[in-house]
Order: sequence, then structure tokens, then C-alpha cells
Amino acid sequence: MKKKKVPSMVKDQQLIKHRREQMIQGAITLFKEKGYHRTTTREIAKESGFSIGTLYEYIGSKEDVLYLVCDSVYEEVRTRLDSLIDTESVGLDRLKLIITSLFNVMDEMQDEVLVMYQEVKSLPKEALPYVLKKEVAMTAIIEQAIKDCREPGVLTISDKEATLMAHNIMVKGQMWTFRRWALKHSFTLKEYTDIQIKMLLGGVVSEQMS
Amino acid sequence: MKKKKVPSMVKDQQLIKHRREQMIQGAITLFKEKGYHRTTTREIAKESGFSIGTLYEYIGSKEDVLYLVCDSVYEEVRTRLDSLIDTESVGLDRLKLIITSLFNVMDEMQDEVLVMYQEVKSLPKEALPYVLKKEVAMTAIIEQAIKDCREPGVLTISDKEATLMAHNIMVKGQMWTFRRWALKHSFTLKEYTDIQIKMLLGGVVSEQMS
Amino acid sequence: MKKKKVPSMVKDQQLIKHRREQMIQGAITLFKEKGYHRTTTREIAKESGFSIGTLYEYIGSKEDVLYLVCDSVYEEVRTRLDSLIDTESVGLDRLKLIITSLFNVMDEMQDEVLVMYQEVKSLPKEALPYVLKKEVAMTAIIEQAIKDCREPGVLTISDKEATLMAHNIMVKGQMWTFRRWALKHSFTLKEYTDIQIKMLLGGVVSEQMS
Amino acid sequence: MKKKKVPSMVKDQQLIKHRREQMIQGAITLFKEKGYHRTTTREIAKESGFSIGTLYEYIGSKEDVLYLVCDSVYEEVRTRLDSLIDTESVGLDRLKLIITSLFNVMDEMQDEVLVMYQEVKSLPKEALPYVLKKEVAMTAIIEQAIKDCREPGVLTISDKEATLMAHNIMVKGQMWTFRRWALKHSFTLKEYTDIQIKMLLGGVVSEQMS
DNA sequence: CATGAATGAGTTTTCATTCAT
DNA sequence: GATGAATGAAAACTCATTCAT
Repeated sequence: MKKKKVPSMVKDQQLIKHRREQMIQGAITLFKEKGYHRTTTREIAKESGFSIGTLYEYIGSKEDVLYLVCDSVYEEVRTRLDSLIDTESVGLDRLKLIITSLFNVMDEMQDEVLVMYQEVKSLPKEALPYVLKKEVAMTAIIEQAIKDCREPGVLTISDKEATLMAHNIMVKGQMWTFRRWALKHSFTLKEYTDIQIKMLLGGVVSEQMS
Repeated sequence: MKKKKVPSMVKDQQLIKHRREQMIQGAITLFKEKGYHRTTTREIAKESGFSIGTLYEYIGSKEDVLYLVCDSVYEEVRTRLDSLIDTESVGLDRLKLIITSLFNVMDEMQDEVLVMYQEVKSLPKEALPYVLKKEVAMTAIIEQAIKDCREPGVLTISDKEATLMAHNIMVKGQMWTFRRWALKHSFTLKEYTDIQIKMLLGGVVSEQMS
Repeated sequence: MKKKKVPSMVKDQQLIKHRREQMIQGAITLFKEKGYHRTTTREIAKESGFSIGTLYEYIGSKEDVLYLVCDSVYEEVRTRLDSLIDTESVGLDRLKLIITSLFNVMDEMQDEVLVMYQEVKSLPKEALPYVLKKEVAMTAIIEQAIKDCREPGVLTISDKEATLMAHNIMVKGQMWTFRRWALKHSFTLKEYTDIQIKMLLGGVVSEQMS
Repeated sequence: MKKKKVPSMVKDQQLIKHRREQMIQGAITLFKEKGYHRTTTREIAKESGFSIGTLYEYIGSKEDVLYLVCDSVYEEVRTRLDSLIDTESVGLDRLKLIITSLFNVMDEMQDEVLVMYQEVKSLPKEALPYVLKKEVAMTAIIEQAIKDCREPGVLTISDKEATLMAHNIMVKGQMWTFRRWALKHSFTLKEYTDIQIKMLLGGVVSEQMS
């Protein structure tokens, strides 16, 4: 389950990194517009600023491009998220910070994230687990943050509930991208975030608690 | 925004219906396995039990198959859901029934639903709005059921919150299919349903309300 | 080199004749619009007023339709021409009458004639000679009429010249159909006929003969 | 009404020219044999000496091949004709030279010309006018040459007559190709030319002039 | 006789990938 | 390393023809 190795004919690691970044940007632009399958390798090469021959100096197959894109998007989401939540806050505050940060990142990267979630299923069988692992890792962070809030009178929640809540939060983040067609008419990001947090952490409903 | 007309060279309406049902079943089976783009029209024809020539007697293009599949899945979800929630129950009971029913239907039809949500984006531009309309309609039903629960001491919720909660419920239904790879390890459908309802309708968290 | 036999599954000769007439009319209409190759047998059947199955009760293959069309057009041209030139006139008057009649028939049947000349080359190898025979026969009539004008002081013309003049007249007739795009801007049928006759039979140029 | 642009994926203009020449030769050979519609793109590629994939690097669609063929044949006819008539001759001599040259070119290029005249009608709507323009241009040259002969006692002819005579000459040129099946039995090219010139420019008929 | 659904070989076109320069 | 022309397998779609009803 380690990072998939994308083959390249080129030795210079610096160059590989540079070219692949160009490639990923070009590919995202195109995938956004027409999806992975309707985008040709020729188009990716052109959009990336080099020739089809060069493209294949840095990848082994078209699927590698998709893998690089998915990997890159996850990495970027992760990096941005980490930088936002790297604070001293603890407990509920930290959990709220994580949620807010997640939604913010999803909003900033909505096109990239949408592309990624819509196309992961086209990844080759061997690459999927590696990508899913990142999803699992992020979910685990949230789950931990939830569990760290558990305290009588603050958050009473079972392990299973914590797990599911973590999944829910992840999905609410993604949902902001894939259900945008409906949500954007009714909510700003701030409204969306506030209401979701309120619903997640209580306050909406009250009768059962008495 | 009306039902898209899929052209057919065959006159017998009964036969059209029958053949298209075969076709939809065949297509779902294949889309499940390899996705829409990796499935060829020949494969669809073969899986459906007829020749490629016959396939094209009942559709105008490959995209029509996708449209028929999406339309059919929505219709089926809707029919099943309607039959499950067509009861006398009202208020919170009715809302819980709707949620439970939705999740049950999603569970029963997980493959079909997954296929549909993953491939809608490949629908031709003109067909998408029609399909989204169905999603909107289902969300609206849930939203109404939520609003019908509003009562001091039972459910205090603003219009916006109700709208978002409806979306959340729809997404939690879909999530049971597209996040199955993670959820199935931790939850049975019953557990999933119970916890989600509990989280949606309160009881998990309590301190803030005081 | 006899009339090609077009096979039919039907016995009733009367019916065969009737159906084929429908078929020929339908086919000409379509060939006019889109040419033989771009017209499908299904379209021919529909335009003719019956089903594709019925079409094949009266022909053996699509090429037979083309043959029937070509044959029919020639027959019609011939019939009309014969009826127009069946008079007592002789000599130059008769020749002029033939030319005028030919051009008139070509004008009346321009679409049919154009279709025929454009598509004969698609006839199956065996059918072509039979159709060409009709062309030869018509040319021969003209050639004879030319020769019948030969008389010192009236028309002095060698055999070879007479032959070529006959071909020229045939082609001038066809030309009125296939070069219509250019001629219709400059000439009415009457003008066209008058000038062509004048040019064919002298009067345009004169000085060299003295 | 300008030269239609045929799209190519290849950049090297030299190479495009070369490949298209191969393609045109291959296509003419095949169209000659079986016509445009019965010739497949695969056959064209093979006959041209490259693969089907390569063929489509140099054209956008099968119709483009037809356009290239028609364009090329006209260009070639025009070039050859121009080189033959580029002399000092004037008046009747020049007209006779043009006619003789036209017939010679038609004879040399009979297959190509025949193919072109039989298939122009299959050109896409937008391409036809451009090709017809070339036909018009050639006719105009002849018309001018005719008018340049006008002189009392040499050639007395009205404008309309000159126009029609020009069309006649063009058609007599084409006729040598499309009526070859009949003419070749009776005439050599020289005979054909001599008699046609005699008939066009007088001497065959005489009675009216007295 | 008439019908029209079924067939599948054949057609155009695309596009990932290779490799000589 | 970079280029882009060449390749051909594979895909969508067509349509003449058949044959059971």
C-alpha cells in the first residue's frame, strides 16, 4: 500500500517534479471541463506546454496522469488543512476549527476536489487503495479530534458514533463540492459551515434530551 | 425540462419497454464493473441478450443508454421509497420513517445508485437538468417532512436549517453507497440508520442546549 | 444484352408493376435529394408507402431499385420523345423537331434525367450495357435523321460527322440538366434550343465556306 | 468562396503536401475503379502507402479526400491547359489552340476528369461552390477567346451565342471522357478534335447562308 | 402478401502509445 | 531530453438483408 511508482524515462528528479507539476495543472484544467475519459493525452500534453512525446517521458500511461492528479489533490488538501489546524486549540474548539478548515479548503479547491472524487473510480485497481488510505487518514484525524472532546457534560458519544461522525464530517466537506449546484443557491460558505457545525454539535434539536 | 425522448426505430411500444428494460439491466451490470466509458455498446448489447444492431433499434446513441439507466434508477428509488413511506404516520415518526426507508432503498439498490451517482456527469448537457429535477423533488419531500415536525419542545429549526438537513439526509443516503468501502467494516445498515437518526434528531450532544 | 430480370417473390404481375412504379417514384424523389448511396432502403420503402419487408418482395437488392429507376427514366424519355416526333415532317424540319423535342423532354424531366446520369455508374456491371443500349438507340435515331437531311445545298456532311453530330445533340440535351446551375442564369429553354439549333445547323459562322 | 481548409494534425507543411499527393493518387486509382462511395478510407490509406491512422493525420473526414481529389484534378487540368495555350497566337488560331489543348488535356487525364465529374455531387455543400468556381473560370477564358475572334467576315456571333459556345466547348471536352465508351469506337482524338472544331467554327452546313 | 424486428458485417473515426530523428 | 509523425486496435454507429409472424 505504498506510494505507487510512476515510471519515467528521465533521470533528473528535479525535472521530473517540475514537468509533473505542469502536467497535473494542465490535466486538472481539462478534467474539470470534460472529465478524464473525454480528455486525450494529446490535449494534456498541449495544455501542459509540451509535446505528446515528452508527456510519455514522464509517465507510463494515461492512468498515471489521473493517479498523479488524485495524489496531488489529496496532498494539497492535506497540506492546506494541516497548516490551518496547526494551532494550540484543543477540545471542542479544535474540532470546530478542523471542520471549518476542512470546509474552507474544500471551497478553495472545489474544482480539483470535485474532479478527484468523480474520477478516482477510474484509477487502476492497484492505485485505488493508496488513494483511499489518504481519505482514511484524514477521517482518522477527525475521529481523534472528536474523541478528544469527549467529556461528561460536553460531548457524550460512543466510539461508533465518533467514527460515523468523522465520516459525516468528511462527507459534508465533499458535499460542498459535489452538491454545489443545489447548495450555492441557498448558502454561503459561512452559513453552510455554521449550520453544519450547529447540527453536528447540537442545538438544533432538544426534546429528547430532557 | 421534460422527459427526454429517446428515439427508437421500433414501433411496438410494449416491445420498446421490454427491450429497454433488458438493456438497462445489462448496462447496470457492466457499468457497475467497469464504468460507463469503459463499457462498449457491443458489450451492452451482448449482456442484454441481443445484437449490436438491435441495440441501436432502441436508442439513438450510447448516451441514451446512460440516460435510460439514470432515469430508471431514479424512478425505481422513487417508487420503492414512496411505497415504504405511504403510511399514516406523521411528525417525527414520519421523518424517521422516511430516513429509514431512504437508507433501506439505498442499501437494496446500492450498486444501481452508485453507478448512477458516478456517471450522471457524463450525461449529455440537455439530459442532466431533467435528472437533477428528480433529486430536487426527493429532497423537497424530506424538507417538508422536517418542517412538519417543527413544534416547540420537539423540533426547533429555521427554514435554512431544514433545507440543509434535507440535503444532509439525502447525502447520508447516498453516502451509504459511495462510502461503503469504509462503512461496511464498522456498521450494519441498522446501526448506521440508528446512529444517523440519533445524530440528526439530537441526543448525541447535549451540553450546549442548556 | 436483354432486359435484366429483377427478381420478385410475388406472382401477380399487375401488382408487381404497380408496386415498382410506387418504388421508382419514391426512389427518384430521394435520389434527387441525396443521391443513391446516401439513400437507405428503409427510406425508399417508406417514401414508396410500404414496409421494408414489402420492398424486398419486389426486388432482390438495392441495386435493383437503381436499375428500375434508370430503366424507367429511359423508357419515359423515349416514350415522350417518340410521341413528340411522331409526325409527317421530314428533312431539316424533322431534325429540328427532334432536337427541340429532346430538349423539351430533358427540361420536363430534368431531375429524373440528372439522377439517372449521375448514378448509372453505380449500376451492377451486368446492368450497365442494357441501359447504354437505350442511349445508343436514341443516338441512332438522331443520326438517321441527320443523314436523312443530307442533300447538296442543304446539308453536306460525312458519315463520321453525322455520327458525332448525333452524339453532340444527345449531350446538349443532357447538358441542359447537368449544367443547369450555369445555364439557367443566361438562357431560357427556348433561347437555349434556338441557339443550339442555329449553331448545329449553321448560320453562326459563314465566311469560311465561300 | 475561398479555398476550403482541410485540417491536419501534422505541422510540417512539406510533409502535408507530400502525403496528400500520395493520398490523392491512391484515391483517384480507387475512385476510378469503384467510385467514391464504394471506396473505404482503409483502402485509401493502404493504396496511399500508409495506415488508416496516418490518413486521418492529414484529413478531417473522408469527404476531405474527395475535395482534395477534385481540387487537385482541376488544378492539374488548369496548369496543363495554361502551359499549352500560353503562346502568341490570337484570334481564330488561338481559339482553335484552346479547344485542341482542352481536348488533349481531357484525353491525357481522362480517368481523373471522369472521376471528378462523377463525384463532385458528393462534395459537402460548402465545398461545391469553390470547385464550380474553377469550372466557371475556365469557361470564361474560352468565352473571351471566342469574343476575341469576333470580326465581320470572320466570326459574327452575339454575346449569348458566345457564352453558350463556350459552355459547349467545355462540355465537348468533358464528353470525350464520359462518353468515351461510345466515341472511342468511332474516333481518334485527332478526328474528334478536327470534326468538333469544324462543326463549331463552320463549314459543315451551308444552305442557310445563301 | 405484408410487416417490421433482428442481425452483424462493414464503415468511419479516434486516440493511447511508440520510436526514429 | 524533446519532438511529433506513424500506428492500428478498438469504438460507435449504419444499413442491406432476412425471416418469423
